[in-house]
Amino acid sequence: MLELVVEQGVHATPMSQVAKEAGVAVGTIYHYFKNKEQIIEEIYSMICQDFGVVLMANVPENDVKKQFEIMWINLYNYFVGNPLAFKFIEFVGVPPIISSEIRIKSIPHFIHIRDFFLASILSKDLRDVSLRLIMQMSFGNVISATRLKFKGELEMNSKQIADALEMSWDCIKNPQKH
Amino acid sequence: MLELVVEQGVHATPMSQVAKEAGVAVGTIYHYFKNKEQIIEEIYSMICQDFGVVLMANVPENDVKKQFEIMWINLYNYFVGNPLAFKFIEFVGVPPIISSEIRIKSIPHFIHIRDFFLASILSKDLRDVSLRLIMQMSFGNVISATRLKFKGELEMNSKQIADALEMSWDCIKNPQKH
Amino acid sequence: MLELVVEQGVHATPMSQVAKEAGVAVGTIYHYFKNKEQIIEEIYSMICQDFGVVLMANVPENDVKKQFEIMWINLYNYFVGNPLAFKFIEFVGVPPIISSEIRIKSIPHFIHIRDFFLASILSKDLRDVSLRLIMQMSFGNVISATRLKFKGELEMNSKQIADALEMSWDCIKNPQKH
Amino acid sequence: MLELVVEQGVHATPMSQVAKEAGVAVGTIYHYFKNKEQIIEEIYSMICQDFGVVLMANVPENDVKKQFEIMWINLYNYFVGNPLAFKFIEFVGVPPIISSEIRIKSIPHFIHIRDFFLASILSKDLRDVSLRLIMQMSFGNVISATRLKFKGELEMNSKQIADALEMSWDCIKNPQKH
DNA sequence: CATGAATGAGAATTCATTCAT
DNA sequence: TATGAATGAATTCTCATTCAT
Repeated sequence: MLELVVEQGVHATPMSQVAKEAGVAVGTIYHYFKNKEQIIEEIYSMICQDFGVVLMANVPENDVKKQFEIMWINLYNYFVGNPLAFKFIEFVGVPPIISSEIRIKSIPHFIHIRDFFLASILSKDLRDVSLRLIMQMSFGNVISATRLKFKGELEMNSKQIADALEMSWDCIKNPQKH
Repeated sequence: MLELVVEQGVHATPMSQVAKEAGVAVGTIYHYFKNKEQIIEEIYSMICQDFGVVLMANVPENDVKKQFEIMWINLYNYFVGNPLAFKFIEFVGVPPIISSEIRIKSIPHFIHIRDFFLASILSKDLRDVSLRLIMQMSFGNVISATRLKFKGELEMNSKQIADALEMSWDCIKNPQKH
Repeated sequence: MLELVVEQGVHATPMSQVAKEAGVAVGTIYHYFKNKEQIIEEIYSMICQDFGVVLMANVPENDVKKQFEIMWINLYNYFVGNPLAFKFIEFVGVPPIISSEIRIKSIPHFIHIRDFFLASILSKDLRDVSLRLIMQMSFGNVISATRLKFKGELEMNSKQIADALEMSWDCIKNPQKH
Repeated sequence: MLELVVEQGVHATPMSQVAKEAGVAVGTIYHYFKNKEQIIEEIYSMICQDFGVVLMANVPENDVKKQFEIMWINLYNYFVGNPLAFKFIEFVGVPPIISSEIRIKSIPHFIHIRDFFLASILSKDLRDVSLRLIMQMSFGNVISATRLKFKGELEMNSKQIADALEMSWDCIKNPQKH
C-alpha cells in the first residue's frame, strides 16, 4: 500500500515512486485512479471506514464507562497497529489536502460512534455538553496518546495507557453521576 | 506575512508568489533566507516563541487551577486571534515538513510552561502521571476546542468555552486532591 | 466513421476514444489496422476514391463548359453533403500528416478528371497553360467556395454558387475561344 | 524562429526541441509565453500582420488591374520567400488549432486589402459579387499557385506565374468592363 | 477473432534556486 | 543590496501499442 505518502508527505511523493513501490507502471495506476488526488481520497475513505468498524469491535452493552474504554483502546490499538493510518490522518487528512466534500462523504462511517455518545449524554453518564465537543475531545485525546508513542516521547506501557485512558474518561464523564 | 503558506499549503505556494506578496523580487528573499525550508522554519520558530510569551501572560500565583485556566484561555485566544498561526501549526508544523531538529530548537520557549506543569504534579495538584502526557493532553484539548470553532462545528460561546475548559481541567487535575 | 478525427484533430484523438466510438476494444482495431497512421491513410484513400466517382457523375458529353460546371457542382455538393470529408481534406490531408507516398497511391482515382482537363486544353476550350495549374486552380476554387459556406461567411445561395462557378470557369476557360 | 512547428506539425514538436533550437532552456520559454498554444497564436498573428504590410507594398494608384497584380505578386513572393509562413498558414492556421477568437483579432491587419476589393467592386472594375467571395477566391488562387511550387509540381517560371496571375484576374474582373 | 489491462516513453508545465547586472 | 531572467530537473499525466486470456 501507499506508505510512501505517509512516509514522505503527499507532495513529496512522485507518482513514479508510487508506481515502482506498487510494482506496476505509472500508466497502470491511471487505469484505476483518475489522478493523484483520487488516490489520496480513496485512502482517506478506506481509513475512515476502518474507524467505524474497528472502534465498535467487542464493545460490551450497558456499562458506558466500559464501552468508552473499549472504544478508546480499540482506536489506540488500531493506530499503533497501523502507524500509516495514523500518520495519514495526521498529515494528510487535513485541509487543504482533503476537500470538505470528501470529508462529508465519510460521515456515515461514524454514525454508530455518534449514537453511542449521544445516548450516553442523554443518560447522564457523560457531561451535559455539546455532542461535538465530547467527540472531538475524546478523539483528540487518543490522538495525543498515540502521538506521544510515535514521537518516542513516551513508551506508553500499560500504566501510561491506563493513565491516558483515565484522563480521557474524567474529561468527558458526568462528574455528578460518577 | 506569509498567510499564503497557510492558505494554500507549503508545497502549493511558489516562491514567486511569496515574493510578489512581499513586494520584493525573488532574488531578494534569498539574501535573507537560505532556502524555502528556512522560511517555514523561521515562521515556525516565531509562532513557538509567541506561545511561550502569550501563554504566561497574566498568570496569577499560587492557585494551580486558576493558573491553568488562564493559560488555557490565553492559548485559545491566541489561536482565535491568530487563525493563521493556528492553521500553520496544524497543517505545517508537523513532520515531515518540520524537521525534528528545528522542533528541538523551539523547546526553550516552552520552559516556563514545562516548569508550571512539573511543579503542579509535584505539589499533587495535578495527576501523578508523566509530565509529557499531561502537557500533550492539555495542548491537544486546546487544539480540539479551537478546531471546533474554526471548522464551524461549534460557535464556542462562553458556556461552551467554560465546558471545554472544565473538561480539560478534570482531565489533568489530581482527583484525590480536588 | 471517424468524425472524431475531423472534430478534434488527429493528434487530439486518442485511439481509446476511437475504439469506444466504434463500439469495439482498442485491441480489435489493431487487428484491422497496423497503426494509427494507417487508419488516417485509409480514410484519406476512401475520400479520394469518392472524389473520382462523384465528380464524374452525370457529366454530359461534348460541351466542355457544361462538363466543367457539372463536375464543379458535383464536388461542391459532395463537400456540402459530407462536411467531414471536407474538413478531413482541409485539416488532415496535408503534409506532414499524410505522406507523399500515400498521396501518390491516390492518383489513379483522379485519372478521369485528369483526362478531361488534358483533352479540354488540347481542344483549346481551356487556356493553354500547365495542366497541373488548371487542375489546382479549379480544385482550389471549389475549396474556396466550400470554405465560405462552412465558415458561415456566406450563405451560398444559388446566385452565389452561380457566381463562384462563373468565376471558376472564367479562370480556366480559353478567352480566345469563349 | 520556430520553423520546427512548420517542419513537423504543431503536435509533433515538443517544447524541449523548440527550446533547444532556440538555444534556451524550456523554463525560459515559459517566461515569455503562457503555454504552447500562445506561441502558436503569436506566430499566427505575426504572419497576419506581415500580410497586411507586405501586400500593399508598392501598390500603384488608379489602375485596378495593376493594383491587383502587384498585390498578387507581393503575396506570392512573400510566400516563396517565407516558406515557413506559407506552410504555417497551410498546416496550422486552420481550426481546430487556431481559435476563432484569435482569428478575429487578426482582422484589422486586412483592412486595407478589404478596402481595395470593396472599392473595386463599387467602381465596376471587379465582378458584382460578394466581397467575401472575391477575397477568398483571390487568396485561394495565390495559395494554389504557391502550393504547386512548393510541392514541386510546377517550376513556376515567369510564364507560369503570368498564367496564374492572368487566371486569377479573369476570375475576379468584371467581364463587362474589361 | 476479440478483449482491455498493462506498459512506459514522452509530453507540457512548474518552480526552487542561481547569478550577471 | 536588490533584481528578475534564466535554468533544467522533476512532476503529473497521456496514449499508441502489446499480449495474455
